[in-house]
Amino acid sequence: MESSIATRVRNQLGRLTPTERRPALILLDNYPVAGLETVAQFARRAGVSGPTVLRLVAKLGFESYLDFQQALRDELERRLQTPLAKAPEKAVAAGEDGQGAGDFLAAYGRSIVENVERSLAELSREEFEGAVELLADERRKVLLLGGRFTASQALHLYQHLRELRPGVALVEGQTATWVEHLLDVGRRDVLVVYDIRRYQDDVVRFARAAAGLGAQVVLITDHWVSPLAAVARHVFPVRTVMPSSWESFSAISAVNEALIARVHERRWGPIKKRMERLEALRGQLAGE
Amino acid sequence: MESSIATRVRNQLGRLTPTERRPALILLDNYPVAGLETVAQFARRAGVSGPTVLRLVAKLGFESYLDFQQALRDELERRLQTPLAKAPEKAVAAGEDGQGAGDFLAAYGRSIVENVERSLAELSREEFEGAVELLADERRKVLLLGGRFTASQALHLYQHLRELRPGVALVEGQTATWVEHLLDVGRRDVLVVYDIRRYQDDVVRFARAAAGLGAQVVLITDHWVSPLAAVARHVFPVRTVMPSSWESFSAISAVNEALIARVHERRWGPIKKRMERLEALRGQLAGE
DNA sequence: ACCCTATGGAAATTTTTGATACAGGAAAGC
DNA sequence: GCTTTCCTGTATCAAAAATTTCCATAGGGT
Repeated sequence: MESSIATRVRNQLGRLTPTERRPALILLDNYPVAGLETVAQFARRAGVSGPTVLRLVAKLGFESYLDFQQALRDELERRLQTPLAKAPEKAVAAGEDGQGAGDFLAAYGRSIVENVERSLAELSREEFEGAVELLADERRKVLLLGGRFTASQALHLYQHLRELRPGVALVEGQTATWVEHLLDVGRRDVLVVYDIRRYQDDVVRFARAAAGLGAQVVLITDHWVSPLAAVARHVFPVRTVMPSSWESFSAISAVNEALIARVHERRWGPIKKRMERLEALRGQLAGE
Repeated sequence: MESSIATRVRNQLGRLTPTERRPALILLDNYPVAGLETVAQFARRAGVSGPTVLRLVAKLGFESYLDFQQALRDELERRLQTPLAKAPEKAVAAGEDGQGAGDFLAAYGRSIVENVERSLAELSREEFEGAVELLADERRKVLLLGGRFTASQALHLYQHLRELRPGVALVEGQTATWVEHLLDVGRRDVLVVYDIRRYQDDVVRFARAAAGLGAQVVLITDHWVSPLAAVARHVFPVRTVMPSSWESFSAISAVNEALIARVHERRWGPIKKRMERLEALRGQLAGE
């Protein structure tokens, strides 16, 4: 229940005056360093006066600015000590950074970030734009399909894409029911399929069948590349390998979002109208 | 440019007097928090007098104690901004070369990466380990719930967690059916809920109800923080803001995977057995 | 044994910094 | 349209902190 000071700030955000909110947001943006500076520095950074900063910390429930800073330091100290690898000599031996070695989150995060960076960097711009072109074209229906672990990725893209355009369908549920989706697939239509090792039989078969019907297949796969690459129009190999025995799909998530954002950007006009209508309809439904 | 103040201290360690070495080591042990306190606090912590601390700081090459603190803050800020990236200047350089500002993928990727980095860096180690503790405990049932856009995140965690342990359930489908999940919720059980702005009424109500029944709530939210924070045991504020008008959930994805990987690591023995059984069963099913 | 030097802390001094009172001004209410 | 209330910055003051000065002491060398 002990909430961090950042959380306390966020919870109070509503009760603050507009001017007080400025330093509050600055603090959250540069957490917690901004709060460790002097009042004057902090105030200048936020473009407000000293007393405003002091009123802010008072509203946050601190006796004084010094109390506030002490609380920030205490929190920072607790956060920076690594509770898992309680091996201080390792950190000292690793040495170069003072601490952080042996920090699971930091190490794991570095791997994820590297995967995302490399995946996006290695991604062909032509393939990307090509796929966006397909997804942005409202005359084409779009089918989405994922495997055992990647169903959530398909769902992710589906949740966003269906707000941006009509004619988006998610292939889900029992494998036996999938075939119904093939009924109306034509050569203009698009199938986005997620297939990572171990490449799933039913997914592969479905995608092959769709391709056989003329559908444009966009394949998102790991960098060993699914056999589906043979029938795919656009292939996105992303990095999933981690130092642990587990794989990471954050890079897939990043590719998804890049696609969404780009479609959004490319068709800003119609999409804006569509989203306004969505808002209106939503209001109608809720307003009952 | 000197790499880090910590290394500067280590290099000077030999040239210090015995008494000066005490605060120096204290600083390295509680880096950099000790140095952000007042001279008096720092001195007391190290069991020396104020002037000794000042002489130490002078020997490290700083004009004054305030200079020293400013340098520490600058370093901390830089570090928290790109805590994991090896080469922050690379990103800047990449932004200006060749494909330049027109490279949508590069710019977008940089934003995602920054979100992921900062989210993981700002994440409290205590909260993280606490949540892992809950999720790794097989005696506790785990419920997962996401909102309109975060359902895929809940699904993502669900897909992996159910391989690692029994007693995991995903709250999905029509809102009216959710209530059935509350039937068997007790005070040992855990609810992982994803709630980002605009915080969804039905999700908030469900989580409140679960908390009312004594469930431990783990909340994953954006950095404006869902009102559910009030009833949550562990809160993870994640950065979702992008330069575009669209938000990114890649950081949520990263947090998910960090949780999964850590549970995996913590309970490696039983999980390994469980996954072997899963393989065997899968073979049986497929083998007809 | 004596002196000399290096070292560290107590106290005094100065600087910086946080806190407060007050006034101008905008927004809200009557 | 006037009053009232609520914000917010300026100017000022008090407190706290950094810095300096100076002296005590310990250890080593002659």
